[in-house]
Amino acid sequence: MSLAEVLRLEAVEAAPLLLGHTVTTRIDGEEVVVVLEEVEAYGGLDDPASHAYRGPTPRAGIMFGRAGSLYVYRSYGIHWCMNVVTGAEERGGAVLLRGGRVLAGRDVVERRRGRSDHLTDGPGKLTQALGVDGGMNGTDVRTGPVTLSETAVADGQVEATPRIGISKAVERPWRFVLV
DNA sequence: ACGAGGATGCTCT
DNA sequence: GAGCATCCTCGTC
Repeated sequence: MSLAEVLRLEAVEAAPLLLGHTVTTRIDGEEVVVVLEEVEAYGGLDDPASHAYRGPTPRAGIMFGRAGSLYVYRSYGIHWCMNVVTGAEERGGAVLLRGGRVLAGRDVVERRRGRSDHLTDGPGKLTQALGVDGGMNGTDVRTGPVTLSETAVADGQVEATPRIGISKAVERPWRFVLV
């Protein structure tokens, strides 16, 4: 399935299909490529755990925007987390990119992370590794500076588990990992 | 491997 | 003013 087709789906359907796709950034000539291995789906007005639950607020309004938009927000005052908006605009929803494996630019990632282990195994770590911050909020994953591969470059078994770090709708198995 | 605790700033009530 | 879609360090097993 093409990226455009995946982005048209609701977050819960799109999330597992984004696994195996790559995320690429090229910042100041430094390219980093990561294969997605962990994502989570967040819905709209029907998902109490979602930032979009209360409708298009100033922060989460972008979740009701065009599919393919990047939604970057600050987490716990310190970290950045990145999502890809999917589905119909009026529904609201996005896929949180939580983790993956570094395919290219490992030296850049180690420098940005300040360490050589646990480089991209968490949403805050992933954005730091890729050099993503709030300035990229609202950009489109088809034009950059953050781009997704057209198709998956890795495959494997998809497992669904409850989402991490939330306190509402904890029972929904909307976290997807590639094993 | 796992758990506790602190850092930190923004969003929405 | 409460509550976070987190990460790191340091302790214990």
